[in-house]
Amino acid sequence: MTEFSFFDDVYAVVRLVPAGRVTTYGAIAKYLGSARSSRMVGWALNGSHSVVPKVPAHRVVNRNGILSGKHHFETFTTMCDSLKAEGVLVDDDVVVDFKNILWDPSLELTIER
DNA sequence: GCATTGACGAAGG
DNA sequence: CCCTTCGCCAATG
Repeated sequence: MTEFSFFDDVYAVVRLVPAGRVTTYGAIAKYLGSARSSRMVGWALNGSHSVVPKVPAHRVVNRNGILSGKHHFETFTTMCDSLKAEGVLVDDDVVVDFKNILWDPSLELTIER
């Protein structure tokens, strides 16, 4: 049986991120119930290479909107190129209007009162 | 088995 | 406002 854990939750949430939007490690962590486990999110994405379906990790940036994980992709431009391909403007490894395109699961998936 | 690191974030000084 | 420290959990050395 596939052992579901924090990592699997991260993958699931990231796959829910619509194209043209980005999310943050903290947002995912917070959505999972551990706002301070943002490091685990990054760690989980570190293993996303062997996960199927492929996880759009390029839509996950740090809370500054910086492509902090670009170094973990095939090339240093894979992340920004993927984002640009989805309509996300990236300038100097920083997402433009990051706050505007931020897709927070805790907000977008918030249980409507 | 303990110490350090890791694609982070918030809080404290 | 900038820098430092803690927290969080897992993996690696």
